[in-house]
Amino acid sequence: MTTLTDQQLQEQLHTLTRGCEAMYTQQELEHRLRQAAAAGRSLRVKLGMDPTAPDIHLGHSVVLRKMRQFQDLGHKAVLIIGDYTARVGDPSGVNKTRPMLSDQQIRDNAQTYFQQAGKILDTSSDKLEVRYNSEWLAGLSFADVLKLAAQMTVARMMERDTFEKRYEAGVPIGVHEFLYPLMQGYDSVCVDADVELGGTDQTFNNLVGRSLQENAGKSPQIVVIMPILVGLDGTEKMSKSKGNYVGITDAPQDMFGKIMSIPDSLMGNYFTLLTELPLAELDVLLDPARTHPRQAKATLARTIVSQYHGAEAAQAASDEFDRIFAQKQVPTDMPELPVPAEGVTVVQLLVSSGFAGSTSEARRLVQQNAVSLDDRRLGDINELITPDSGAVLKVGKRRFGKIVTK
RNA sequence: GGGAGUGUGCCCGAGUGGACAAAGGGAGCAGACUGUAAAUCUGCCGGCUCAGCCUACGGAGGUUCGAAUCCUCCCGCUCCCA
Repeated sequence: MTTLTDQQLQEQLHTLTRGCEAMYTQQELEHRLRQAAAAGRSLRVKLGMDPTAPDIHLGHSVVLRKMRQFQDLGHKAVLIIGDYTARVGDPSGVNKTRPMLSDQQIRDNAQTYFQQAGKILDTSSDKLEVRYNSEWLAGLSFADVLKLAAQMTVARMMERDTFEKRYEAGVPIGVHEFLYPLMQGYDSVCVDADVELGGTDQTFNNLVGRSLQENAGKSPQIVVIMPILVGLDGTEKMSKSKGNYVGITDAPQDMFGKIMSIPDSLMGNYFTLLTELPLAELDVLLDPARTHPRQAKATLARTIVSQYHGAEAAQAASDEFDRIFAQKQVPTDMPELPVPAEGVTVVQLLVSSGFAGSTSEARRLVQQNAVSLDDRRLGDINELITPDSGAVLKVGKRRFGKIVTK
């Protein structure tokens, strides 16, 4: 049907390779794109999703955004929900056993996932296909599984970095863990994936998919590997459990603030992986001689926030941020802290408002001069706070609350 | 089935009878500095009715004036042999 001109092809590749950690292989992708265009069909781009972690953060968004780029170029996203895997309870990676999930939980999680992923993906039915892998995995017989397992050798399995390291370190590896890559690879066979997306931790699994497809007489999928996004701390990967994440459902203000707190060294990374800004523009933004780093970071934050909340909300968040941190004013919007007419001690208030997790912590905060009421430092843990109108309680640098009568 | 190890606070990790709420590091929190950056310095970092008390070193018992440390049983994990 439509043939891609060389220029179009180059543009597409330019978009698709942005931020990529690795591609197996780019030549194949190039070829497949051309072939598909000629045949008038779109590529089937597969992404597996783990229905145990329904809270999507910017880390997940890296791969989802790549998926979106494929969609925008006319290709079809094939989302695989690993319900079968989740039902078994996949303990891979860490040596903690994950809880088994009920069908209901899996459905709920998947629901949440779609709601959130829908902020990034094109969810129109011609651009998105959703499949549960129990569809084909649940019906496999033991003999089928053996046939599958026979396509892999122990040596090949041990090539996988995490297995090799764990084996050498004496960390247990469950035999079933060898089966997960096969399951995932089999998914690719069953959905006829042209491309599979994944983070670097999925490299091995995705490559197994290639082998299985070949053995099944199909053309092997192209594997597109995205880097793992580093979290707010600048060192560890972004994850919910480490608390160094930005959730895509975070409020604009929170999102903005969190992004402003990343180390400068992370900016380039975030710009490439989380925005569409042209690379040439990034050169200017990331050169301290031409752009003050704080300015660059604010641009980054605004750009990201507007993706999820719109430009207006992003600007508002930016303005509010300046008001609070540059001009040291109080936020326009803050939680109300009800205080009874007879008053409460600071410590009680800190605990009841959730600003401190325990009485001890509240005491410490006061003793460390972290608490102030309308700019007056509170140094006495027994200080009585009465609801005089509109007083603002500030805890640390970024937590505010307005005192109101109960 | 047999043998050898091992299990400490959010994580890593020291501690083998008293001075242990437990060294050290990391993470986190707070203060100073700043751009809610980095680096640096300082303090905190189980709980409480907070100069005191309570709970804690896989679990349950025991020895002892006193146990994370010794004994018994149990549980988990690892390695080696079969």
